[in-house]
Amino acid sequence: MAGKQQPGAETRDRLIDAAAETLRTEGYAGTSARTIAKTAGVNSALVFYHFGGVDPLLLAALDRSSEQRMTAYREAVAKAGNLEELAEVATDIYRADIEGGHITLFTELVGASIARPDLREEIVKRAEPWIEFVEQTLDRVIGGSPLAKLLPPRDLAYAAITFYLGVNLFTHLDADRTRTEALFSLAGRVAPRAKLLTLRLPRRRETPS
Amino acid sequence: MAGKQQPGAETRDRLIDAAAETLRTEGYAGTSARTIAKTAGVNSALVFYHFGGVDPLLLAALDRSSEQRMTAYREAVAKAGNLEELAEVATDIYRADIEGGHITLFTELVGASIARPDLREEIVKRAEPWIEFVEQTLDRVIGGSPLAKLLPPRDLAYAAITFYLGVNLFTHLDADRTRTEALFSLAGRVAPRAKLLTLRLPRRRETPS
Amino acid sequence: MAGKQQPGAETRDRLIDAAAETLRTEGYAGTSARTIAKTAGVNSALVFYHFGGVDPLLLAALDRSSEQRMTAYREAVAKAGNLEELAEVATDIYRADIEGGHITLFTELVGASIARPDLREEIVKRAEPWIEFVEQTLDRVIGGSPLAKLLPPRDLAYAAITFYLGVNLFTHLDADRTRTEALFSLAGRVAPRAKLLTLRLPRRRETPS
Amino acid sequence: MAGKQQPGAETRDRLIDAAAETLRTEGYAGTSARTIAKTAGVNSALVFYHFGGVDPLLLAALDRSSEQRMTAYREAVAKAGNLEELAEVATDIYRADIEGGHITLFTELVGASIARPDLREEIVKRAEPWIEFVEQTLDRVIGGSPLAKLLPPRDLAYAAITFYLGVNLFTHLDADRTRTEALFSLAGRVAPRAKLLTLRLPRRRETPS
DNA sequence: CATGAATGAGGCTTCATTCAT
DNA sequence: AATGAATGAAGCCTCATTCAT
Repeated sequence: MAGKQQPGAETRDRLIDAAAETLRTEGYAGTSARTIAKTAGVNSALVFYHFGGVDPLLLAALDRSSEQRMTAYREAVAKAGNLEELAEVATDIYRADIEGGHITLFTELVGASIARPDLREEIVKRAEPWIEFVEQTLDRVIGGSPLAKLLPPRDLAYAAITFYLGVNLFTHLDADRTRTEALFSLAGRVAPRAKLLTLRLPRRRETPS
Repeated sequence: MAGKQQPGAETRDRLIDAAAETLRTEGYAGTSARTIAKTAGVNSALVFYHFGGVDPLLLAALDRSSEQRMTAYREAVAKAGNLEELAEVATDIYRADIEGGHITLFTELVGASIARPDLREEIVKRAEPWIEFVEQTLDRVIGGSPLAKLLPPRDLAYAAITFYLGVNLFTHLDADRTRTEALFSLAGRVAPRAKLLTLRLPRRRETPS
Repeated sequence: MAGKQQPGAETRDRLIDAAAETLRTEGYAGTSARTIAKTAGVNSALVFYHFGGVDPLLLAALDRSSEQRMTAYREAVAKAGNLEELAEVATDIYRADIEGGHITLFTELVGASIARPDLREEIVKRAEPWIEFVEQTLDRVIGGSPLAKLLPPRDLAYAAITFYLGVNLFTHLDADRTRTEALFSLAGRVAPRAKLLTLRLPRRRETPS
Repeated sequence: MAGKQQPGAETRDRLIDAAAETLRTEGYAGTSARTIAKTAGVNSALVFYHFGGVDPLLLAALDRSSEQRMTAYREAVAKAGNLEELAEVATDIYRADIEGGHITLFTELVGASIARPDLREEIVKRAEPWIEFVEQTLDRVIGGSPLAKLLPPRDLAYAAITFYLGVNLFTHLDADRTRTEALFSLAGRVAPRAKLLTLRLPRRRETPS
């Protein structure tokens, strides 16, 4: 059954894996055709032969990572029936993505896309499905509720993505993960209370002394 | 008193300005001693003479930017007496920092610090005062209130910084700023309602059908 | 009769055409197995399979072009009965060869042959028939006349070839062809007067003041 | 008096000399920053540091060669008082330029300029002074004479340049220079008779049988 | 304090060429 | 006959860095 896949596929595979690893550990500035190829154990010209350049290869690595995670996360998220549960699942996802370095792929490419219009365009394209995914999930969980009027799923999706990107950078400043965990814990405490936000606001006292 | 500053100060100045500009527009990967020096209109050897290397110069640029903003923001924030006002001021700050590219200095360096322990250490050191600043401000505004028990100022500071970093990357994915503005608007709607989070939570129905 | 030609013939054809085109538009330095194959729409390994290398393929392209033109020019030239008419036909030929890029094939290969003895040898071999052709034509037109004593057909053939090669390079310096046309016009005015060269030269005055 | 010239000047010198030599012996296709630098015995990065690229260096080499020759030829040509003497001087010049490889610099660059608009522009610019030079010389020697009406100096200048370019390529096809010498000899025989071309042409018989 | 020269390494990319299929 | 994969060399160019002036 397994058999031999078409030739070159393994090389492409190794390059994609090596690209992801290099981007994760060396950052965009430290990621070159040579460093990737060395990690993959292949000739660096193959980066151009198979992918046309370093950036396309990095995008391919991002794509592979995204596909795998999207599949897994769709499943994981399907079990969450309310915002509290969703926050828990999301926290697990964040943690896994940080640990696995998946977010780094994304943030490094976003950071690099400043000066590369081509790259930027591709990154933007690849961010869309994630925004959709988060929005749809939120819509399923809180759609129609009073909370959704205050916190529209689409806007919340923006917030989740923003936070997702930010938390990855934040972990770089947080060697022992203590602070990141504090963040997650905070979110876990707030989520079950979110619906309180929809209550009527008591009249506001003018400029409290 | 002022008189002529010490010799070389103007060159240092120009290099620092050029470094900030280059980092903002070209990203870390596109920032070299040469590109900075070209922008500054000076010889690239001066990057090493005055700063000892590219990274130290970039840190100097970050420092200058940080000092200026810290001063300005301390003042701006002092006027905010409650969370709602603070959210407004913060939104203005975020907007200004995005527009002025100040955050980009930070996020690019954080992104680059992955593979550079020396750089990372310096960045971590420079993030501390900002966390302190945000925490103290929050403590002044909500300290002692019930809200502060649910949302401790230090944790909220982490969240603010995380969001601060994330929103910059997010703007790269948001060419027309529509989504970023939606985010800010969401924050503006939620902030005045934050205290509702402290109310007693109605008993939760078991597994909603 | 016609039927299917031997297999691979079409590929060879396309490669030869593509080689000619590439050499014409990109010059020798810009002509590689890859660029040719891309133009031909075939795999670049076929350059080696069918021709053994780039240079042999280029020679094949030169050969095809030469054959076609030699045939056409033999016919065209047959109609010229005197030097004047021959000059006219030759002008048409030069013009056509410049326009069609045929000369460029030749000059680029001659220029490249400096450093490639193998190529040079082949080019020299391929120049011979043209020199013969020009010489024979001139011999037919002016052979036996007094003019042929002053201007031996073989020497004139050298001059024609020299001019032929030079005019192609000259057109590169002459974007609007104005100067090239001036050259042709000059030739047209001189040719009918060539026989005057055979008249007795009046005694020369010593060192004109 | 001689003293030390400014630093770097010697390196530039060596690079220019090496570029000329490499272009002469290896042709444009075989001329790279590396091959030039190796010949010069310097680091190949200096090609870019000093000249910005290979083509600019080659143009610098052409410029140096042109200057030297222009100076020498102005002097040599000044002694020629009539067309016959001029033809002799020109022949010497052609011979010297072929021997010294000076023309090759030019023809190789012209040949390469097909696919390089920037290079082409520069080459065209550098051809102008030579055309001017030849035209002025011819104007001095035959200007005002009847011959100049038939053979305008400017058109003759075009012809001379064309021939100049062509004869260089022709020598590549003429290993032992026999043919090239035959060409020069032909020119030497015709030049003194050129004025005969201005005589009245005997009436032409209609279609000679 | 500032410059320009210099180097060797390494960036991306294309090259000719071979080989298995 | 034709393809795609693969390699190592070499192409151009920029890098950080040092040094003499």
